[in-house]
Amino acid sequence: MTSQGPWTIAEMADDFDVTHRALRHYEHLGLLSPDRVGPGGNTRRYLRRDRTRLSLILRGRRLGFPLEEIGTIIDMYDEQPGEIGQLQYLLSQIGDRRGDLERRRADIDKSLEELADLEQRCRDDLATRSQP
Amino acid sequence: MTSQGPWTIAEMADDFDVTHRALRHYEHLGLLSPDRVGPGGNTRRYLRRDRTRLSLILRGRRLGFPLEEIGTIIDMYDEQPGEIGQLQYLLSQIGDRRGDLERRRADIDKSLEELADLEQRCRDDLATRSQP
DNA sequence: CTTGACGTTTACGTTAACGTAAAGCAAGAT
DNA sequence: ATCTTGCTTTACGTTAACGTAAACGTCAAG
Repeated sequence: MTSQGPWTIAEMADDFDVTHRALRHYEHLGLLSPDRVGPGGNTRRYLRRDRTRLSLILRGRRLGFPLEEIGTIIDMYDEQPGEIGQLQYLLSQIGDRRGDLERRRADIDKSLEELADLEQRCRDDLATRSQP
Repeated sequence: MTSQGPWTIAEMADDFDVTHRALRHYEHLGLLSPDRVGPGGNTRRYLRRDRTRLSLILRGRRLGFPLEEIGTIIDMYDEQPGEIGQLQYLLSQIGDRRGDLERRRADIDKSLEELADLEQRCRDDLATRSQP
């Protein structure tokens, strides 16, 4: 194992390439909740679960999801089993999310196709231009 | 054919489910450029190419790209062949874009996998709960 | 003991992508 | 002739996701 933690805010910022400000912001929105240590208990200490969550946050951000939505999504993952109703609700949420992601992937695939077309035209154009 | 246009701003807004404001905003950013008609030439008239561009804009937006970046992307599509240097630059841009899109798709696929896992756990949980 | 390095909170500033009036022109309907 | 509908511009307001500055605590090192 590389390191089992805990980690300071600086180490987190370094490892994940985000700013301190961003980490505090995510915490402010309830996406992270590192515990506190030191005198006055005002120094953040990040544990493994915080790192797991941060990975999910950043991936969600890369995909363009709003942070609030990211919050509800990753909360699905470490939710207590709860009642049956809750489980079924969770399943429906999962369905929604999958729908969204699949639509996005379709968009991406279409974009990639079009890029391939464009690239082909460029290469053809270059060829015609080299041997006229 | 359904309709060959031209279209008014209201029809555009209707067909693509965006607001007038958004259409004007995209135009302000140079993403659209409908021509003008009427007395004073102040009434927008949208043609087919505007619709093509708008589709691309909206898809880019769904994927979370900033509008400005969307502009440079869709400008790649109807660029004049230009010099060889331009063509090579365009090809490199295409490479960049493809890289970005492929990273995104990887993120999406990972998310979908995790959702599948979560769903499986939910279903198992439901089963255990029904026949204890 | 004071200087840095690192942490904290509070709070105003910034950018993107529009929303939302406000105020006005033009043309068909009543 | 006015009313409604649809279009226009101008301009201030809003939300998200932080940036950035101010002002302060704390601990190890010089």
